[in-house]
Amino acid sequence: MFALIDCNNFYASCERVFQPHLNGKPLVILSNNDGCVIARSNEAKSLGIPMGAPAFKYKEIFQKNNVQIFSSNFTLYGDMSNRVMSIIARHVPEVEIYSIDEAFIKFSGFSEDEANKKCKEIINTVLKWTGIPVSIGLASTKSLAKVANRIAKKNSHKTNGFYSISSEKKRLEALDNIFTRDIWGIGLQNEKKLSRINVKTGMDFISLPDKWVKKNMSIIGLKLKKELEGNPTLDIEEGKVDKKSIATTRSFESEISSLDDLIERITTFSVVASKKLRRQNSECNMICVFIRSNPFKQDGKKYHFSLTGSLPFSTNSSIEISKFAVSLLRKIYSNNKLYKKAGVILMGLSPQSNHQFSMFDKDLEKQKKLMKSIDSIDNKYGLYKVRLGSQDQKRIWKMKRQRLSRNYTTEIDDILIVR
DNA sequence: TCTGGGGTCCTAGGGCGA
DNA sequence: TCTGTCGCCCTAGGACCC
Repeated sequence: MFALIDCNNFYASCERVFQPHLNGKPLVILSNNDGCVIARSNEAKSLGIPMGAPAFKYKEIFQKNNVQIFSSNFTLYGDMSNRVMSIIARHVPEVEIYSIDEAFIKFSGFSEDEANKKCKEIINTVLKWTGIPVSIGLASTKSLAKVANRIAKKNSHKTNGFYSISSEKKRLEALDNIFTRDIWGIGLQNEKKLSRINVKTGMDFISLPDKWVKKNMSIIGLKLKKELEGNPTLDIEEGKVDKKSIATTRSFESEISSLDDLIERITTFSVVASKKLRRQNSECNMICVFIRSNPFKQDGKKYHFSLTGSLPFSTNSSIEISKFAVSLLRKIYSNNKLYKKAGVILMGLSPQSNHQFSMFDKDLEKQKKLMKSIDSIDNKYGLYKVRLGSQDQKRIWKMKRQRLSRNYTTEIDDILIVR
């Protein structure tokens, strides 16, 4: 049996833990640069504010309904997430942390009653110890646990946040009552495909021939169908897995067109990505650089240039990586164009400990020592104190975050004082 | 004026060596 | 030496997730 634990409106709940007067009020969290709505309280959802809504387009609705607006505070959410996950891990041995607010549990060797009891215990303990409400769905496969979780959450007044698809009757009933778009793994494109052949619900989907599903939705679609039929094809993935790619991408405050400006950004993105790479003790041997226009602009042509190149050696040196990234940028750059977003993606990652020596390794030891020194200076005096020559020395790396809450759990000066 | 960022997995198609 | 075929690897792009 698998369970999916999901924190209810996680980011909104984190803000409410420390500002309980916000309970019952509509509340939204905005993305980096205060661009889009990325989380909503139930009250905000019922005002019709959709996920991903551009904040500037909903300004009036926010004002009219006194919607509380927050910039995303990932330091706070990350810390709260760690607390929730560690409570879950105290209760059950097999846990997969799926995202910042979700975890799968596998109940091996538990009776149904024991699993039910454990789930309810987790709901109560997480709420009591962290203030975060969670919902749990229990079923025979991960995909069905997702469906069960949705039922638990949608009908919380009846379910108290817990629902188990414990019989064949319940499974069929659940699939009959879920639209394809709401099933984990069916996105917009697959929904369109399914809709064209009049497949609207989970039940319609599992009635399709395997052959059709495989052909039109790949092996992933077929695995999903098996899961919804009650046959597990996905297992728990425990433990911290090293990332297979590391990306640093950003939209710019305004469009830029000069090569020099882009070189500065790409260098900075390379430095940030390299640091993430060193943090997981990895190296990379492939780099992808992209630059693109503003996709929302009505007039003008839209373009997206990208290039992936292989390094002749593996490295995690900010200097080598940024140099190579800039050489890729020079190849794709075209002048007289306006760019709104760019990024650097590091691929071909391998553990630093397995470094393959190559005749192209340049000053390996020297680079290693230099990166170590840069990292320790940054650790001591603050992130990105040391900059490469091609980075703008005056530019302060800052996002627009006008409505940021305090770091209640990680900054000593931000801790709440109870008088 | 203002529309996020960071991941994973799969497939098709081309290059290339056996 | 030339040609056809097969399978592997790589890459780009698309789909999905949070």
